[in-house]
Amino acid sequence: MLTFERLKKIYQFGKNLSPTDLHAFIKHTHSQEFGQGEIIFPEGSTNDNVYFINKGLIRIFTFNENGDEITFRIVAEGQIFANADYLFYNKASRFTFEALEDTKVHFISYEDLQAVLDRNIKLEKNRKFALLSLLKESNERVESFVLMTPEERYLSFVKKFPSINNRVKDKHLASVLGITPVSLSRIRKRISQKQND
Amino acid sequence: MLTFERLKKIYQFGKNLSPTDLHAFIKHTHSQEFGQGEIIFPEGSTNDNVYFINKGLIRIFTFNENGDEITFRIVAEGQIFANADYLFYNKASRFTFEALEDTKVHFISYEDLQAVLDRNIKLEKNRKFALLSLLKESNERVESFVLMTPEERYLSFVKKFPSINNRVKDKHLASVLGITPVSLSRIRKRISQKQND
DNA sequence: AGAACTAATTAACAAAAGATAATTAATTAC
DNA sequence: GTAATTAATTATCTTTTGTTAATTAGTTCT
Repeated sequence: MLTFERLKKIYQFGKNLSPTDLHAFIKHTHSQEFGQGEIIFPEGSTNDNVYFINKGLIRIFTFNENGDEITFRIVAEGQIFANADYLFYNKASRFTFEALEDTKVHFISYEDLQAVLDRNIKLEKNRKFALLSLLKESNERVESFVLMTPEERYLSFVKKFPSINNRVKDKHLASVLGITPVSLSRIRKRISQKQND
Repeated sequence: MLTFERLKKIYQFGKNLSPTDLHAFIKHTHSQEFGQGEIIFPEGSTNDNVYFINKGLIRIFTFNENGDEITFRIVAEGQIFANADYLFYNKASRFTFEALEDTKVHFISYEDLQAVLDRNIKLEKNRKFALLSLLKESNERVESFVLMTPEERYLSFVKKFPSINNRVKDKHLASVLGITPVSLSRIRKRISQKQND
């Protein structure tokens, strides 16, 4: 139960919730641990869970037409992820979800989530915090593509997520930034040259 | 009142709502019309309304460090927009909101929206449709940046919004796609050359 | 209709990015 | 600890984009 402390803080879950309300939710959730490199669910999956990362790091990736891996998103502790292809469009996942570190998640099936929230108005009212958190993150990413150069986007990403360089391979980070690993390497070089002026 | 028919369809507002519930919402909304070129609210604004476009088209733009206009988003009939800087972060808007066509909107202040939804559980439950719709749109845009080349992104945008070429200036479309107008012009040329093969 | 203004295209060049391969660094496996 | 593997950097070359300016096309205003 204690594992939801971070969730409460970040998504304001529990802000207006009594321990009873919170428990109504938590009792429908499950926990699971994945070792580094383990697949949480693969491309083609119709997994319908909504996951919350308690500890660890995952990446969501697919392959482009050349067969190269493209990492679409990296999700760390305190964040939510789900099979968007299935939950948004009722389609099989185009992406594979992989644990990059030993990762502990909490999850609830969308069906159960909906049922619990239908029964508890306080929980339903808290739903917006989770959705807004996802919307903010997504919107900030769109901004980084429209308003910034790749170099600025890289710097901004590192600033927002300082431990990224130790935790995520450059090639994965590169595709999250919409560039190639070679280009990321050159950007890093350019930045370090600027600092030596 | 009829003006909400589109909203009902698109956001499933009213799917589970009685006319009474719907009316509870609608009576707190206001309508407004903007002529082509009119500013809905400017950079620096703390406008806190949530807008629904009934008819017309708007663009959300700012200026980069060189003083060039950057159009961040184009919003057409059936879609929602709001002052994200203010509603998400309680900051003054970095963007100006301008009507690109004669535009009719419905809006409700966030305060009123929250109050109405607090009082009506059916409306609160419908909130997710609006938020999910925004999240889907934003997520699809991130995908278009991570998974596609600018050329593919352009083609995909036109496919999703076929009237765009008649309704939006290329220079505005270009920055929505994260490229310069010159580059968009070249992309169009390349595409038309391919078609002549 | 013509003038004035704005948008889109084209040209020319510089800068950055993609692709591929070679090299170096780092990690993993035995 | 060394070999094998994988990741990151560097090099080379091609393609694309950005920048600026000139030209052409299209709009708007009177």
